[in-house]
Amino acid sequence: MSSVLTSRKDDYAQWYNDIVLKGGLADYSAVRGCMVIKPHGYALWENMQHVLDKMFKDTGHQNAYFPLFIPKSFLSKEAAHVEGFAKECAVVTHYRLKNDPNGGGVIVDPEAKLEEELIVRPTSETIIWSTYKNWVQSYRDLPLLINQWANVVRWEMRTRLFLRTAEFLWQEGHTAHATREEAIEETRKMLDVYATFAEEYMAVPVIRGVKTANERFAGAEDTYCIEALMQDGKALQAGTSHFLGQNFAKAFDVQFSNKENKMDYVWATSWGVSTRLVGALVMAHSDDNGLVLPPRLAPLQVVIVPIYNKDMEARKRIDDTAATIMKELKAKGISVKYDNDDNTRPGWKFAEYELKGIPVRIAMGPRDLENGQAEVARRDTKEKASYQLEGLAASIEQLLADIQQQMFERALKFRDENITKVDSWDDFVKVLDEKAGFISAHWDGTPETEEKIKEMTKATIRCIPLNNEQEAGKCVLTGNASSQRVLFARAY
RNA sequence: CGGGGAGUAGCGCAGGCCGGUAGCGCAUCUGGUUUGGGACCAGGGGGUCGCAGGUUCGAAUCCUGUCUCCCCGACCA
Repeated sequence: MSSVLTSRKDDYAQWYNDIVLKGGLADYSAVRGCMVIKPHGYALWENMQHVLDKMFKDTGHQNAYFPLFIPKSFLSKEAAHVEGFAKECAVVTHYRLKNDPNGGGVIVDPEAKLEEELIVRPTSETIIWSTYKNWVQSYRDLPLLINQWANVVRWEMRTRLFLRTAEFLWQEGHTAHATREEAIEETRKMLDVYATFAEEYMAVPVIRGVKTANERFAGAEDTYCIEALMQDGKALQAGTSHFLGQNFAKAFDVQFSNKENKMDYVWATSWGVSTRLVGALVMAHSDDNGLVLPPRLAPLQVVIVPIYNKDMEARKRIDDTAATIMKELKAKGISVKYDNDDNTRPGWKFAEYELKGIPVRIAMGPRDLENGQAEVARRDTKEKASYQLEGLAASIEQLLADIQQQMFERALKFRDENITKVDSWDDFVKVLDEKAGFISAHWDGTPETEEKIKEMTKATIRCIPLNNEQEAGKCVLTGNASSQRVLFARAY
């Protein structure tokens, strides 16, 4: 079979681009740094949305929607927050165009300058907290548990499909609580939601951890994260959950009367995952033949490909059998498509559905039917086997579950094999260059050392794992005392 | 913003040094034969060669300017 993809071994970055483009997930757009999400990619995102949305609602959250535009003055109210986002904000300065009197087409009307410029949201903390001020008076109004599905814009210098684009889709949860403890509990709870989603649906194992000061969200007291490992040994932050303390409450004066009738500032959290998850999914599982999608998120779970010949009666038998199987699969909630398009031949279809990552393919020809069988191929391992038509739907249901499970286990094994304990600087550099993956090493806890390591190796501290084992040791760079190991990696 | 690469048919590319009717593969359309891993035969359609100037009898090709995209880096989810 002629491969349409660059192989991972030859050029990992190019392989990723190829697979996103040729797998039908996205296209480049006319706008620099922005992508068009195509139906297959968007269906994947929709499936993620549905699952996450249910998880958010099951944990008591409601959806709302806040404006795309943020008054410039809002952004400057929380010092650390401005610092973090100022460099990548798109700004709306005018509200009208007009025809160029010199005939150069349409131009910005200089008369139509905005009194106060508007920022296209890079995240919504400021607009949301300015609103929450009006919503919260009493402890009885708390907790306030809101999520929004939205697009945001961050003017990135360098972009990559799904992983980092100027505009991206995400959800952002913003909650307000009466106590510090409750807000921290919320932060951790949502981190667990993300971890569960990543592992049980995306089949991507993640490490839950807390970020160091250097990597913390601008304006947060603590940033929790889930970190995943991609096939090239680079780490990817797949989701974050922030404990914001009272920073935004103070910046936007969000106070409430507590049970003792005293005024207090509320405690805040925010948490988000984005379309970046699609990129994570691709890089965690896919291979040189195309996408490999976990059954629980795949836009299409099963495709049936008929193998026709000249015998029209045999053709009808295949069509009828396929119709029966489809009905049984659909009754089990399994998505299935029958591709009897006569313009492409079976081999072409096989390759195409592999490229698209459809988890299970059923092929049926006259020979199979004579034996009361169908050929079933699984995308993850590319194994093929003959299955009895009798009870096929149940077998497929089981197979989908097995694929989901095995994809996770394979990724977990890879991840665990690529966490390397290192106790010397030489080994640190060597492992980073030769093996990559996560490096578990002692760190003296100072931002300066972390920064130095980043400058020297491009590796950052991805997180301090939760429930981390306490172990006395010496910092891998400075030799200073350390009480625990942290995870380093080069990251996306 | 630095370094590298690239813009020629829907996609992938050749042609350019040495200016002279714009080509190849895939895709597409028509007809036929086919169908168990990206089918075959025959015929057809499709192009302001990124854009703007310039040189020239004549520019995809030479010159100047400009825009865009990709990769690597700085910044970041």
